[in-house]
Amino acid sequence: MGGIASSPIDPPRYVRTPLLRPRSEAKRSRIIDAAMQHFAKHGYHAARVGDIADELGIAKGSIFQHFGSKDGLFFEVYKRAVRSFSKYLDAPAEVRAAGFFEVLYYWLVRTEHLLHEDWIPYRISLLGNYGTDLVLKREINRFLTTEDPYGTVAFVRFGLERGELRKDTDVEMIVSILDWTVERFQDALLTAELDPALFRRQSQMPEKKEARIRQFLELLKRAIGTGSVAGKARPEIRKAAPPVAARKKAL
Amino acid sequence: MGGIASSPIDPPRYVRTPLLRPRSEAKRSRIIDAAMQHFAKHGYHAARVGDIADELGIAKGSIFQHFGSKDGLFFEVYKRAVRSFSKYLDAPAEVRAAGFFEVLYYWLVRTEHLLHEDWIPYRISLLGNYGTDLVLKREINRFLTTEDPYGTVAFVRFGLERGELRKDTDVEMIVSILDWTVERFQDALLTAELDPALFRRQSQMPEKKEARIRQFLELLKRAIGTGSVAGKARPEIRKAAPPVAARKKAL
DNA sequence: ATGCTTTCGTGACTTAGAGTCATTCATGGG
DNA sequence: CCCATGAATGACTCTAAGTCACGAAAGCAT
Repeated sequence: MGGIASSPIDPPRYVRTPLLRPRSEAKRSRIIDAAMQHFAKHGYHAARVGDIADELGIAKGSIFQHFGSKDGLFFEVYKRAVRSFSKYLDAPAEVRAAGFFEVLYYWLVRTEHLLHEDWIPYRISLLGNYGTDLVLKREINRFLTTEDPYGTVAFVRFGLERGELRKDTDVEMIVSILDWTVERFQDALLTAELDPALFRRQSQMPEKKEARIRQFLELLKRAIGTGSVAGKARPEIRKAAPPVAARKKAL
Repeated sequence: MGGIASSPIDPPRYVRTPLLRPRSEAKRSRIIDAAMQHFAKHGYHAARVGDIADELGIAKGSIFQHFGSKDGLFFEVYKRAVRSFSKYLDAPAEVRAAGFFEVLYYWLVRTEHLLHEDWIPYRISLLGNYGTDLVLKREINRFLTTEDPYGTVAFVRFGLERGELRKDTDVEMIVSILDWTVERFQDALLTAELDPALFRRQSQMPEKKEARIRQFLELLKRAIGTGSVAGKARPEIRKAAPPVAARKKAL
């Protein structure tokens, strides 16, 4: 019985201090920004709190005053990073109109562009997901489930309402599967650290990637989709990649 | 362009020293054992190299001599832990005979028992997957793909040969999907840290878990399976859980 | 055995960096 | 103008990883 779960439910760590701070929010914010750069650039361990303070021209103690610990600081950084991402349903209206799987396709094709435009928050989320500590990880998961920053739940409901997702599978199950696979698929698409041999040898071949994305979607469709195509009839998932149009970044 | 991937392919870190050591392997081994206990009990960061040395009655320097760094030590611990797990096809012959999805079912139902019998290596793998550092994580992934310690590739081939898995999807894709989802499903089943709301409120209800496992398998079956039931005809995935028979642990 | 070489073990030492705290400073409300 | 409260400071502590010069032991010849 000992071991795994230290206690059934333990109190939330890293609570964002008493929640009320009039104008020094500004400073907090500056610290978070600087810290995000450092964490992204050097990773969690190699990033030094002292350096962050130096860069801002403030005392190290000040950072600890605001965030309590390095972990606490990172947690705030993580939240900001993740909140800066688009939600599924932020896809353009015409894409949404084309249905659930088109929206998914839309985002998968764009992950790479979005990343290269702005790799810092992505890197932070990677660190939060894999590169810090299990204790922090628990906190992060709590955050992810309560806040649902990618809007997965709403997205799944959208798919259900359109009759594109099967109603005989629990919503939570669909959400989890979607979260897990999309997250890892994107990670594999993007990073050397996590590439599980799926894209290892062919990272230079965009059309191969395209094919992978298509295949991945077909698979997901079988897993959680109904057979039916919703809304305006479409033969199948789409034959060719659309020209990368209007890629404005949300938020 | 800067950032994410520090370099295309960098030299393997944590190489296991020149590969030849006559009899001090014994000591190495003792250290790894002790370290496994400590890492499992306290987590990566809270485990102290000094403590491990103390427990063994040796000098701390000695550990560094053998493993170079704390990371290096952990990597060895991780490898040992993961290698101690059963491979998919280690399931009993009669289960194998019943087919791919029966094997999967077999292991999912048992994860909990296996864990409680012997939670230490499981905890280590959790730490390796989520709780250390991205640099180490990369090394770990290299290991996982080259060594395939769960025998996923062989298992998928097994499913393909039996005609239970679709041949129109790349093998790597199937392997990846399987690895990702099963890993996370198990994690969710077992740990508070990673539970993505799937089992959160109902961890005390075994029959609910059962239902989840069943649902998860149906979903996977649709995703990567052919419709056909291989071998001896079976109506569907199975109506009731078999009594937990012969649960001998492999390796 | 006796040297000679190579590996192993040691523990005192260095170093880095997180976290603390008594004191000083700012600021806004009366 | 003055005091109370919160913010900022930087010198300090402390912990734990990592180093290294030296001594001990273990091969391995002759």
